[in-house]
Amino acid sequence: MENATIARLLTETGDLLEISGGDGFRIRSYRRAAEAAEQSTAELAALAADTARLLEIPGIGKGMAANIQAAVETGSLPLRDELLAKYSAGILDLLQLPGMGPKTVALLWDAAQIASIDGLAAAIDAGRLKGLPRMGEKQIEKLKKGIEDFRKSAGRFRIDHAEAAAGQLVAYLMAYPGPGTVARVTPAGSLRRGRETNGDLDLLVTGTACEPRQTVAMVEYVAAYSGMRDLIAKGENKVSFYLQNSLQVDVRLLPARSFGAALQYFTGSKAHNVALRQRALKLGYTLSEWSLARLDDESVVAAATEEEIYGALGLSWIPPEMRENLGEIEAAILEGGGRSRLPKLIEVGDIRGDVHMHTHATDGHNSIREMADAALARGYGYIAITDHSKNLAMTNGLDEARAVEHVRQIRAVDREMEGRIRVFAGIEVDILGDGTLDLPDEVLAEMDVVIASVHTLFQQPREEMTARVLRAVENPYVRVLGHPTGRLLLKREAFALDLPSVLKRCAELGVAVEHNAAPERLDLNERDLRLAKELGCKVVVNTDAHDWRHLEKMSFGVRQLRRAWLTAGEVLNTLEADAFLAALRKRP
DNA sequence: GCCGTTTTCGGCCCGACTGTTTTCAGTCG
Repeated sequence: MENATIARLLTETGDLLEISGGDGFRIRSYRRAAEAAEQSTAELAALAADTARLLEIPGIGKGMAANIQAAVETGSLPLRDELLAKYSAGILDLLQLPGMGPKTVALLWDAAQIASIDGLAAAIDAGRLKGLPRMGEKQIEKLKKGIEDFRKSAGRFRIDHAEAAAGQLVAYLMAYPGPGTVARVTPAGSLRRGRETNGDLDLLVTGTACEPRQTVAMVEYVAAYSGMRDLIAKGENKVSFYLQNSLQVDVRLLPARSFGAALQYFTGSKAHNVALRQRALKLGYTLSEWSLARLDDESVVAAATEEEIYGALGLSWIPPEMRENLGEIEAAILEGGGRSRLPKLIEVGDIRGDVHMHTHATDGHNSIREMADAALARGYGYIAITDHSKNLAMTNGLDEARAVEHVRQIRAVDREMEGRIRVFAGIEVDILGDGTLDLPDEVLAEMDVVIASVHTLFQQPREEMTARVLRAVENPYVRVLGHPTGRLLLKREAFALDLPSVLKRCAELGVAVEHNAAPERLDLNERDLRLAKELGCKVVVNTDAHDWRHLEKMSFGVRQLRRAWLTAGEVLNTLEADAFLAALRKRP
């Protein structure tokens, strides 16, 4: 059992406890234990037998150790099962609706036995919510909208969740003991294209175990995967199933000679494939998931690799992130000298620094030094420490005095690192409701990197929000606009904002716009990134790490930049430290 | 339910907003 699964069980128990009106501090200890499980570098399932080792983890006491042991042994927690039996499994979904907390869920249950999204929708339609305490017209409208959004996002999974599931499956498939061998397992579909969310997972497998009429044993092996919840279908060369979290997976077994054609076909997108097949027809070929073949005599022209297929169609190989039929096929046409107009997309290896991260001074988990060491280990030349400002009380945000003291500490760590990595002093300053900033200019003047972000009052009308953000970026010390639209994937829509006007102004002022690489944000989204590129905005890509382990999430952000066709030259933090600072400060 | 003790009980992060009130409960970050 994964640490993440244990964490989910603990969190759900905490939520259920809260709905049932349990003690607040007891609830918090479930959440703390969940966080500890999530953050732990040790595999808890392997540790479970050793109670003493579990007790060493802060936040894990006798009760939580027993819970973890029960989770590993039975797949659930007794208290969770007991509470779920009292309500229903769907009750946890209700908490996902905005404005819906445990008290309201409890109210809906007590007053109307509502225990699922569907039940709530039915109750609203039947007018059964009218007259309940705190259920005015506005509240009911808000719930309706929430249900609509929930249903829209149902069945989608964030890229980091899909990738984690794919990683486990790839490891399992690569460990196939025979008969025959597995040479390669490749995720295809929207995950390979780097889309921010995925509806399902396509895994392509090849090797001698996947040759025609050899697949029986391999199919059985796939069908025995322990992370499976329900088997959907089991054929000669395809197994489909649902994982525990309801993510649908298709595993396809393919002979090596047609692997490239299959990879191309199952990577999509549909629109890209349609356009590619049209091009094939025009050139006298037909393209299928099995091969690129001549129309006249059906002889195979290319099939084993994608490069051969694109090449035979007079195209250079197209990076999967670009395959959306947004002009990439035209740009890939090979001209004289075997070159095409495809841009050379940015890669993770181009990133030289990460300039948005938090430490335990506010809501991060690590010290300045620990973040610097982790960034150094990634090969970065610099980072900026950008903790929250005081308006975010819950994060213990920095006031004037603490911010200045924090700068002093950051400078001290910078000296300690002796040039192996530069540690810039920064702040993620809150943009207040009226567009003023949460700290005075004298304090901001101490910083190398000032990121301004909206964290409150998401409901402001569009004009007000636009004026607010425009006012903030006018501040001469602000050099980066942080997560510009405030969205949380599958959870919260972007706030209302005239983004084109904001981006235009940022370009004029030389204020960089952030692409926040945290996979729950990926903000700006790919379409807005294309707009930022068109408008000539400076772009920085940051992880917003709250833990040194989050620094690796840079890859999720870089994939969105690639989907927007950005090159290394268009992203500021591909520059070395001094050049980065100079470019950040430069005004047009 | 965890933790740290002045060792077995008391403390554990909080400020602002919203929609519903008619003085505040619930949610959010």
